[in-house]
Amino acid sequence: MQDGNTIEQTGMLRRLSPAHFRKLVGLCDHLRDIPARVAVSTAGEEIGVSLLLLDGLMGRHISDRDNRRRRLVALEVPGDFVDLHSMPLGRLDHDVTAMSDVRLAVFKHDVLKDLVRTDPEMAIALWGLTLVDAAIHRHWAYRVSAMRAMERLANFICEMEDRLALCGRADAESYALPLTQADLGDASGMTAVHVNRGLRDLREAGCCTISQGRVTIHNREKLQQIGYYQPDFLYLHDIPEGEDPAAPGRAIART
Amino acid sequence: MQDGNTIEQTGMLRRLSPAHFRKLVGLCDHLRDIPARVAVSTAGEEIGVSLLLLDGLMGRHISDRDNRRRRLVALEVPGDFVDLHSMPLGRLDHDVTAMSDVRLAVFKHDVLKDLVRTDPEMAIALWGLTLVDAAIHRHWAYRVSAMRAMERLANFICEMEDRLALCGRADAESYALPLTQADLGDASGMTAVHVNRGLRDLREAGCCTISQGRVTIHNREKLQQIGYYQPDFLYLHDIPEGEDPAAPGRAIART
DNA sequence: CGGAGCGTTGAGCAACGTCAAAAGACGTGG
DNA sequence: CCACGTCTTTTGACGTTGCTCAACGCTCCG
Repeated sequence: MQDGNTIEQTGMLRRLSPAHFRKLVGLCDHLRDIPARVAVSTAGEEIGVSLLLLDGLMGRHISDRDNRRRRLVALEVPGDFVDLHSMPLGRLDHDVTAMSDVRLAVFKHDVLKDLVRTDPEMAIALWGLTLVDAAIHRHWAYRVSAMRAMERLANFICEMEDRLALCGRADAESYALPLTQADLGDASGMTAVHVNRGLRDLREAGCCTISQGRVTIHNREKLQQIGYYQPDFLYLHDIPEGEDPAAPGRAIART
Repeated sequence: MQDGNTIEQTGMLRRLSPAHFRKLVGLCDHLRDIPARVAVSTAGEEIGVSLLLLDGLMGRHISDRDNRRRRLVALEVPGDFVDLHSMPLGRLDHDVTAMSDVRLAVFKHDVLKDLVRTDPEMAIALWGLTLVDAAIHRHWAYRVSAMRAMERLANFICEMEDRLALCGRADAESYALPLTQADLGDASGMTAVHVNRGLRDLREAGCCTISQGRVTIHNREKLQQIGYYQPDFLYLHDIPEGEDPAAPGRAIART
């Protein structure tokens, strides 16, 4: 977990201007810690707050009505606004769950609504955050629809590296990814057993290893090639230059 | 094609208040007709206008760098703002193509930006449109990741019926869907050959037929059951009641 | 020490892709 | 009007991918 209680401008939050960021942070109602595997909200229920992820991983799941065939449709990293979209929408079409121990900054919808009503530039900036989110959704739909098992895994590992590096959670050749192989299957549209075989293939190809919740990348070029990885969907060019204080020495790929 | 040049408040546009709708329509720069299969914009290029679809179908495609493995990641129906998200983002991560002959209303980004800067409520309303869009993306990711071929097709057919009915393009048991089986495969993550077999299965199960660009539904309950269809992701409850003038006598399922 | 969750591997099977062929639909030019 | 080429739909045969079921070892934790 992160030290201290300050909210740092990292990850997706770097898309906001420093002034917008400070203004937003000032409106945080409180911080909240949630243990791994706990659901924060459920599809369909009324929601009154939005959550900014400060540390850990959160997931968004869709299931059928019997709670079978549960799938990850999004995975949030620190700096992501997990359910900002619940503010205009009021309720959600998916569940929100802590995938690891997480720390959250809680924002009341009333306060956020006041903010966007009085500060149109801020509204556009926050809107933009949800639009990058949508681009990531499209990427997930494409990945699952157009790629094979090993390719999907490679692509997913590349995506998570870029996004975690952007928020200072990745070093030069490894990063923490506290997910089980069943989680990876939920995210990649395959069974845990087949995830296991896919990861073995990637390992034997000399690309990367996953062990004890940590991804180690041995051959990034080959991994990106196998996963047909092109990070355009992350709109990294829109992020101001400058070292992320939490990520010394790790450059973000800019295609 | 639609008669006349008026822009009617139908489909997703019904989420806007009548006042917001009228204000928006007044800002339309011009109308534009585009023939089937023509690309309107390409991934990565700078975009200066957003397009509101008035009639026909438009698709959003992602491909890999060799233009192979092209997939549909979204399909727009009349009343949808095809690329409203290009206004805050500036460029897109996907192509935009006319799937049929289409009529579009063109809005300049400069004008839209002025609008959202001076009218926060309008900004929130337009933001909301892109959020429903994102919910549909999640649904597509879920469908392709959690369902089998026949189920995906059934689910897709149900989705299109609801969305086309909402904009008055569906009658009681059939609607026009000018897509080839290859298109359906692009949208559902399978080959055209397998689409053909899946449609045959649905036909032989007495659910629906697709012929000459028209879907006819013979047993909606069974179709929805096979496709595990639950239209929550469309947020239909947020749409004001009242007969759509273009859709007399066709009720929208409200779960 | 025992149980639960996770990772790993094997064997067999179902779903889906690939390749190929043929027939129908449709527009174009003669 | 017909002949032609092209695109689409349809079907068969066969190969591959990924799922299912099962078993076993490992680690963690009560």
